[in-house]
Amino acid sequence: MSMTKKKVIQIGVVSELTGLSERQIRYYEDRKLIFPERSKGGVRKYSFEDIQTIMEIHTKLMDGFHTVELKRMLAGS
Amino acid sequence: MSMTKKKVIQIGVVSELTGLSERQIRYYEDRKLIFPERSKGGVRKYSFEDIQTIMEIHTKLMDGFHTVELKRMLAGS
DNA sequence: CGTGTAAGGAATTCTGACACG
DNA sequence: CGTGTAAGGAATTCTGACACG
Repeated sequence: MSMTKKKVIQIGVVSELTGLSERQIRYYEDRKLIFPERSKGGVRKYSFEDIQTIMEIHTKLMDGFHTVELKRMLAGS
Repeated sequence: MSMTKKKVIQIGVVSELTGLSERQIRYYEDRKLIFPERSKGGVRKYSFEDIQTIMEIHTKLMDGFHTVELKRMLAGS
């Protein structure tokens, strides 16, 4: 597996890199737009690809799309 | 900066990926062989390159080298 | 709908030290 | 020298809920 797909980054770092709040990041998961892994203790782990997706999601939301629509859009990638 | 150099991985994940103990990983830092970044709270963050280096260090140690010698060897990479 | 926040608990990490050999 | 471990504290993350609009 390429490094871009390795789920090794915790939410705090993702928040820093994307500039988004942890609340937003967790919400996108709730909406089935991203699928982080979990440590044994339940801590979320994201990949660099996830970070890319998260930023795309945010951009689309700013454009007026809803999460349900984004789910379809992301399905084709 | 390439993703391989982005310091975003915490010690627990590094431990899992390398199979080494956190104690060993912190010790290599103490010996000036690796240089993780820190979060505001003081939590260590490693890059994929750091993980590569850590595994090389461990291999060399198994070969009988000492950390002081490894410091010189790593300097030329 | 998408996001902010306060709340309490749990997982993770940190440092300095003692131990072994 | 390189690594294990127990100790206490601090940083980070988790969930479920209330709020707004």
